Amino acid sequence: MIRRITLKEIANELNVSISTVSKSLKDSHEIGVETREKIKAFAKAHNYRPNNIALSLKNRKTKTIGVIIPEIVHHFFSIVINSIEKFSTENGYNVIIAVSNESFEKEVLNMETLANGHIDGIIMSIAKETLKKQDFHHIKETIDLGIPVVLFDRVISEVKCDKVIVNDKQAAKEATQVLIDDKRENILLLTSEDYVSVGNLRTEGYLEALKDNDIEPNSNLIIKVKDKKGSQLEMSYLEDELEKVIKSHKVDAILGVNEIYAGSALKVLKKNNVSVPKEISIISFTDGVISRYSTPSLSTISQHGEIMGERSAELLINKLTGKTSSSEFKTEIINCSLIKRESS
Amino acid sequence: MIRRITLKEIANELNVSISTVSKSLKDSHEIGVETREKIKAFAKAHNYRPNNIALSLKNRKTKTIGVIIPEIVHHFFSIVINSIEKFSTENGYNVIIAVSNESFEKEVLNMETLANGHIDGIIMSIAKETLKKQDFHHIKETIDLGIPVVLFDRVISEVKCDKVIVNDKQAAKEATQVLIDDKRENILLLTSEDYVSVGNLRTEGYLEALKDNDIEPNSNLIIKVKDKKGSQLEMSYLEDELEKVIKSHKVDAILGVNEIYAGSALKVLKKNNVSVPKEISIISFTDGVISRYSTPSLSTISQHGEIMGERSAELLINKLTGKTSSSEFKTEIINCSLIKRESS
DNA sequence: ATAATTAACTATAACGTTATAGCTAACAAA
DNA sequence: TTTGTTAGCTATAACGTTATAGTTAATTAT
Repeated sequence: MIRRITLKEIANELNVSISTVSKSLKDSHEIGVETREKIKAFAKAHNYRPNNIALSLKNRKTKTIGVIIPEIVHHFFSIVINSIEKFSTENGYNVIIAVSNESFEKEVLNMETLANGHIDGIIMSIAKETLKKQDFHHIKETIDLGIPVVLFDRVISEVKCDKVIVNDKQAAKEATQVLIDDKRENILLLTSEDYVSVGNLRTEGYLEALKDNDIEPNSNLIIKVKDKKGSQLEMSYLEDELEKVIKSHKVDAILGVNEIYAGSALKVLKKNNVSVPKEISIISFTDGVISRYSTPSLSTISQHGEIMGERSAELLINKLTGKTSSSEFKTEIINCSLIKRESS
Repeated sequence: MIRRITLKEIANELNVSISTVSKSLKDSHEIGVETREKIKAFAKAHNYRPNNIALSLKNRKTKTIGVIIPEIVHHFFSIVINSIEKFSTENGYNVIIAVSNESFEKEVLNMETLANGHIDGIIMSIAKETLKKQDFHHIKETIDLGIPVVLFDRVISEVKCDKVIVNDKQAAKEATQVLIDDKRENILLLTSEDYVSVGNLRTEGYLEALKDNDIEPNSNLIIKVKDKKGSQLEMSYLEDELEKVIKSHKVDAILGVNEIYAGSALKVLKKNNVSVPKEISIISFTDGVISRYSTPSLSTISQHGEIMGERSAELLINKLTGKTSSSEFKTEIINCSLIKRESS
């Protein structure tokens, strides 16, 4: 085992002061060329690397970004993280990941750990339970400590910070319009419970499109999938409900607020020998792997997770490097795009 | 903005020494009860939190684990990360993520950054390019610096450290046997290029099963999918090759070394009106989301990513806390299990 | 009465850096 | 000659913490 050499050790070896070593390695002109070169050579030979923790303490900067997400085994979130990691690394920042698992308590804990620790700023998407509780004290406190926060996707208006969102409402409206233009008038909406901001916005867009086309919304055609601990239960709820509805009502299209809902719906339809897209066409949010590999492949609304991740990281790093004022906040809106595949 | 209060500030406010404050907060009996309580109350009122960076510097421990993986938008790896994060958090460790993107250069860079920085140990799965190059100097150097490393899934024998792997060969053999027992004798293997250790082991298992059943292996029935930058190309290569083979050879089963290969194969078969599993049955490694949502759903071999992640984190943390000797290394083998679904 | 013990606290060094100010010797300017 | 300047280096403090080794003053033992 070879311990990393320190400035002090180099100084002792070469009989100079620590300052001289430090300055030499920074190529300071305060130090004579000869000494400087000798020290640089010695440092190189011994593979000197500055101790980043000492630097962090001194500079009060860790060059690390904390990311708190509800789930990691999730196509959209993993894309966002990937993109955050990419942009951050390119700009000299590391990324610490924390997972809230949709739990308020865990989110608060994560936030505290991060805020006390080795990070300069936080990028997060809020847990469902937190949205339900409407308790955002942890986020506010972190911001009060001078730690910049960027919220993405699931955001709230209660907190003043940078945000990156998707034009959910508009995208849902447009997708609904596409279905209507295809002469589908009995569009079933598979959405989440009300407190999930994005689900809500998507529902609004759906309703608005119906209204614009003078179609009376039918509450029987709106299934709000109940969260359950363990997605197994959640899915069987969806499947049961959906089966009931398609048997009792005329349905000629489905709009899903995410890929899992749509994928499950597709399974139900197949089981009931409903042909897709002939009898029922499907469009879904989240352009993930399910959509591409199902048969028929699903038409989706891509939320461009890569762009969201990159923008979030950029907004945060701009704050951290002082490029943007610490008191002015931006909300960036990413435009979704509809990716047409076989299901519509 | 409320800056975090420090021991020094508390000491000044209460006219005691920094030592007294530090000791009081640790409830040391060296300090009188009255002073101690006063200081504790004051610290609590001002929401004192120790500066973890200062602690890291002092203790030479960061309580952070670095994870280097080839990809993050990947079912298996995201499950492993999730599980590492879970176990680590429960044991008081944070997790820094770095993505190599299957690139040697990026992996080396990641390793150096982590090794210089805020981590106590590293968990990693080796990039394909690194496996191809057979250059593991970065891993060895990190270990030489006294930073424990745990390798998972894609491991190598050249490096002495803890490892967590799956019984790839055995699992492939068993899956092949299942197909043979089902009277399938013309089993096509969809595998990766030779340098990917797991692909190789799975191929070996496949061949061994054939041998055990006196079936002559047919090299035309082994498709080694070429890596391409950008999986789009990779998949179209697979699709073209597979289409050629099923048109020119009798094939009654497919064994895929991962879910994406199997999912793509399924698409090809459907396009060619081959019924699954009647004419061709499929078993695939990676029990991910594609397998569950495709039609027919795919029988898979689960590598139990949660267990791999947990074991890796446990091995590492045991090293970090000195529970296990720093010079003895273990290789844990996780048993895969076959999950039967509709495709076989 | 004096030494020994103890309670209650403080000072210092150290973890590894860097920025600031300070020092010394050599040389130039007046 | 005396002062000023500069080159080239060193000492110190600071970032926030803790462990170790002091330092008092009061109490107890002899």
